[in-house]
Amino acid sequence: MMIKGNGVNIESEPRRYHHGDLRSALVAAGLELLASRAADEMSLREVARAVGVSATAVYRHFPDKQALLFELCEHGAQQLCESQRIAMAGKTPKTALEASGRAYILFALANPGLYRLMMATKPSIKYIDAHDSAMDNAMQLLKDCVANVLPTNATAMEHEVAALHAWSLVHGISMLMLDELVAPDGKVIDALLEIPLNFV
Amino acid sequence: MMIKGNGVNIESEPRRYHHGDLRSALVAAGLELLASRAADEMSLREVARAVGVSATAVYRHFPDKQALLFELCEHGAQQLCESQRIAMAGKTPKTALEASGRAYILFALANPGLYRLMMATKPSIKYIDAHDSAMDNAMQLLKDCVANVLPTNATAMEHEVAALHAWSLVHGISMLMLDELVAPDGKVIDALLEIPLNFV
DNA sequence: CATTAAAGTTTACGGTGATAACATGATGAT
DNA sequence: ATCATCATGTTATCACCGTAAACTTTAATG
Repeated sequence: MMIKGNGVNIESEPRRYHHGDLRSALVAAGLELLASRAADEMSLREVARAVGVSATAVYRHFPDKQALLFELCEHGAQQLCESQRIAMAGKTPKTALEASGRAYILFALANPGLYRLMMATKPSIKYIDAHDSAMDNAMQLLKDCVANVLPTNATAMEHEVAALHAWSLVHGISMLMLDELVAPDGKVIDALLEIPLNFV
Repeated sequence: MMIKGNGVNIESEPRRYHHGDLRSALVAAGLELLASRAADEMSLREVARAVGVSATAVYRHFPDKQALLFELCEHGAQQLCESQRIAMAGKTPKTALEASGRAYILFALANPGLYRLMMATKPSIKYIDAHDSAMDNAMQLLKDCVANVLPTNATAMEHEVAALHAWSLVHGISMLMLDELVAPDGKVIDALLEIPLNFV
């Protein structure tokens, strides 16, 4: 690649007709906007503006708004998955469950718009080709995590209920705190995270 | 009131300039629409159309859309409260807690749009004059319910955590089922409702 | 009755998601 | 090298939304 003119290589050409990688730029801008807005308060035009492109350019890469949002969901699911995996690394089954629960809640609190989009939005967004999506990975991770603390002779129903208990608890408290119905408080979160373990 | 003309008293005058009780008609129409749409998919114009009135007539009774939605929230909170109270009537503390939890979840599943509006919507809607609102009643009901099954020497922190556990559980499972991340299943709900009791 | 205020109406504005028709320029065959 | 093609941009437009302003109708009051 040539260094132009004054040697500064900041890629400051005022505008190029073709963006280069608009698709991922839109996704990045979308994720950024989701940090401050809810998904339904974020307009496509706003995303396009953030990237410096016309409003309808988005439609060259996504059939509609939901398609872009779905893409953001997948990114979120991957992030969530990774956070949990990191938190669990090298822990015993019990402490791993607690750690992944904490990571789950902290992810939700740190990414309000994204988490709400992933979890608390009409299913139209979620179940377009939802198999092989990263969402399923996150759920499988939870189930495995829970399975590891159950006795080996536990029934399938017991597995199901235990997993659902854990998920309901972390999802419930996350949503209550995101919606400001409950004040975020680390101590309370810790106390809640111990409950599934006591019960098992 | 006079019976007119043919004796049919159906109030079928084609149109009157003044509606008579537009405010409550709007609330009723809003509640009805919430049965099939989410709150942000329900437009003010749609509500006005349902009542047969011009779009801007709404603004004679509510300063903006959120104000109408807030009114709907209050109706929902009252209904929820009443459902729980009925379910608890004449039960022992333990069975009362379980019954009110079941009533809570069933209310959520039966009123998706309304429940989501009440609980899973940005706080702007909820905390306008939220004291003396019916929402607080519902929460207090839960806390009392939980307090009744705790040992008398339980600390304030234990009360808080136990109440939050119960709320997180029923809210979490309600939302997961509303968002179709978990299939509604009475057996599973029953199993989950026993957990707070086992723990206590 | 005449006046006034409450409760409706029409009109209008800026913002939105989406479609259609047009413009540009990167790519590959000649 | 030139040129056609076509993906990737653009502008123009539509219907709908929330909301504000100005006008109209009707009920209520002195």
